[in-house]
Amino acid sequence: MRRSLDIARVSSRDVPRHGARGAHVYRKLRDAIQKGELKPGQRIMEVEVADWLRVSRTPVRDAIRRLEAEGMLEHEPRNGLVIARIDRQAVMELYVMRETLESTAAQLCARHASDMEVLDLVELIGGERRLQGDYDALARHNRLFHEAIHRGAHNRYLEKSLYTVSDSMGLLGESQMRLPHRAKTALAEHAAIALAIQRHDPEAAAQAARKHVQTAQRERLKRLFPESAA
Amino acid sequence: MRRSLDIARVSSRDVPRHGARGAHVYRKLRDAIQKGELKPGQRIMEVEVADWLRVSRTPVRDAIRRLEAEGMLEHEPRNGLVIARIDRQAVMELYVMRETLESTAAQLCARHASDMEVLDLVELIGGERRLQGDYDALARHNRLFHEAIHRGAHNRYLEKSLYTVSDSMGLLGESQMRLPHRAKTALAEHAAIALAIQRHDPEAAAQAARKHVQTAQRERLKRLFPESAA
DNA sequence: AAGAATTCAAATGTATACACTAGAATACAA
DNA sequence: TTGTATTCTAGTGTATACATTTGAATTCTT
Repeated sequence: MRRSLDIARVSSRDVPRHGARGAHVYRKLRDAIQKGELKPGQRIMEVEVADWLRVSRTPVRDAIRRLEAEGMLEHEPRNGLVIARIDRQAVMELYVMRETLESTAAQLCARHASDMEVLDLVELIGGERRLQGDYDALARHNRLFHEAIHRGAHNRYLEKSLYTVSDSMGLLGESQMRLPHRAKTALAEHAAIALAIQRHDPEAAAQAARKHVQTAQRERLKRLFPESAA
Repeated sequence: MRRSLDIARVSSRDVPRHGARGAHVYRKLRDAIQKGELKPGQRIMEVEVADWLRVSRTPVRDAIRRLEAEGMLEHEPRNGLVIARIDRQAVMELYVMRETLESTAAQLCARHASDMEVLDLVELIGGERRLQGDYDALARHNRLFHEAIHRGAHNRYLEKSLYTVSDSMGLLGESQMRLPHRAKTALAEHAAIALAIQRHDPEAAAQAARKHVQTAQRERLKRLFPESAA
């Protein structure tokens, strides 16, 4: 069979109205990548996607160009367009970048966040505590928590950079929050970051965020490359 | 006259061969923006650009989508697509981001750069010293120097982020290197960064880069907003 | 059978026609 | 005049036909 995207075809009335198809394709592709329905290295073809979502190639191209610029898709030499692969080296680079950006975000958040934003963060910590055990919800909640910090930094360039880094992290597979022991330590780390922000202590916030990313990286490497004696 | 892009139309044989028109449009638009031929706030229309470069709207759309994702173009509420405007707040955010990324790049460069790469940097400093007085060349050279550091960091995510930040800086107008006193202090700052990298001292390199960006920011603000008592 | 030349077809690049929308301009009413 | 309804139109969104490239399959040659 030629149409090999093994994702259920959308029904005809799911085709969005004029003026929103490009964005629709973009969202659908992003979701499919995040959910792991499309895996790194898998080839993406315009016609296939167009057929899947029942639109023409034009809005598909728009979406693809955007995902390409954001690093989710890339051209492989003799293989065409594929979901970005992340090798070991790239994982290291990604976490270094994340450490820099997340610590900067936490630092700026401690400096600039409004009372409302701080309150929001504190409540998110409470929510996270209540959700312990529900790993699906925790994974979603984790993203909310980090996004709250990114917003609180009040720096649109930083926020955008963090957005694409987060997306690239999604290519690494399931959220680490699904691992019971990781969820527990993450909660403590999150609380430390939130506390430092609440105290408006930029250095402590940056340091806590840096620690958090480093721990996450260690855990991730253990899962991704269990062979190497890390 | 309807076609208002007051840039000389390209001659017909400048139209690139099949398979390179999208990239061609992208480059042309980027250059025009960097050179200041297209100014922040100016509206960009697909047909106009297509007419200017003698291609159809399709490759123009591709290029526009990319520039949009990179932040060089943005949709304004009731005005359509325009060259990104950078207000005072955005300038501050941009320099904060640049400080973070440049210092990280210098730090990583001090840690990871090969002997060849270090040598390259040292020679670039020599070249910069010889170019004192030639402000056109200095502006170009400045970009080369910074790009060498970005490459030397060996982190593709960082490099990409720095690339888009540098482009956004281009929207602020002419390079500061055209100001005699700025060119001179910049040389000293560049030398300090290069020296720290040569000594493989990450902390010193990061600190020197941070200083460099902060000085550049102060000078830039003086030029952009001379009224405010900064 | 191994290799070179040729043909073929799938996929992307490009051009273009048509669809839709929103703002401008016009006509109309009070 | 002022406000409101209507039409018009420039511009973008979308679909589709055609062009070109490239890798794979096929045939031919030795």
